[in-house]
Amino acid sequence: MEPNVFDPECGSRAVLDLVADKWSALVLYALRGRALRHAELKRAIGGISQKMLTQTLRSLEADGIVRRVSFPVVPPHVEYSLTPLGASLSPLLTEVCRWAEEHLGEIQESRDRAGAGAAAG
Amino acid sequence: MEPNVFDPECGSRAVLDLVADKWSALVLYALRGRALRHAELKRAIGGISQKMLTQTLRSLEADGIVRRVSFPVVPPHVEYSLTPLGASLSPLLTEVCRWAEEHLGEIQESRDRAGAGAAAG
DNA sequence: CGGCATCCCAAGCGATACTG
DNA sequence: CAGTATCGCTTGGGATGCCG
Repeated sequence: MEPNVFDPECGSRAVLDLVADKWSALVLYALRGRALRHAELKRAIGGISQKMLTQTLRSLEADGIVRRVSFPVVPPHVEYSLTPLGASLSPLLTEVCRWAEEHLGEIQESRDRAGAGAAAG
Repeated sequence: MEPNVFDPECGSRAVLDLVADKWSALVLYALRGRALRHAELKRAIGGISQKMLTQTLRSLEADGIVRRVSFPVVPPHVEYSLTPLGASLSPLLTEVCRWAEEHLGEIQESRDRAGAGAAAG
């Protein structure tokens, strides 16, 4: 019995939901190849709130995709980095982010056409 | 000025949100290489409601990723397929779905450890 | 069969205040 | 700096009913 994302009962669906998260892809994109601190991540990812960043990081951490390292100093110093598992996923999501950047123009044209059609109709 | 998904003002962020949608990846995965009817899609994607399927398809259609072809017959016959743009995105999301299926085991182990740790602590 | 409109509960998420 | 807890608005999304 193979895992199957089309089966809502299959755990892989939950994995997909994780990836489909609004912020996960950006966090993994940002962590590509380097560790970042909480505040650095927040600055890197425009528009994310502190709450959502923490929440996303916790979720990714629980899934073994992100590793959290806390240095016992004052002021607190916490670093986040990709685990090997996360490193295997990151390139895929990076590709998706890149695709979004590359095909932005075509999509905006489509949206304009759709909007114009709706307005005209 | 390059499109940049880290910029919340940049349109590519909206594109990413589209991709990050809970159902989009599954729809694009299901439409790989063939056209499907509304009911076929609904059957293929376990757990999706009629409302969400329509909503997802409309969104993908507006963005030029999915093409909708309606045959004027009774009973109605509507087919959905990938546009060239959609075909360029589909492999990326298929990879993500595959990754979810392949690494399900590792992630469940991580979750169990995290759960056990939380329960023990 | 395909799909839109409505209702309504639940989850998402930002803002804020507080802790170490 | 990093993180938790709470509140309240906003959105998501299922269920249902009606129409071509």
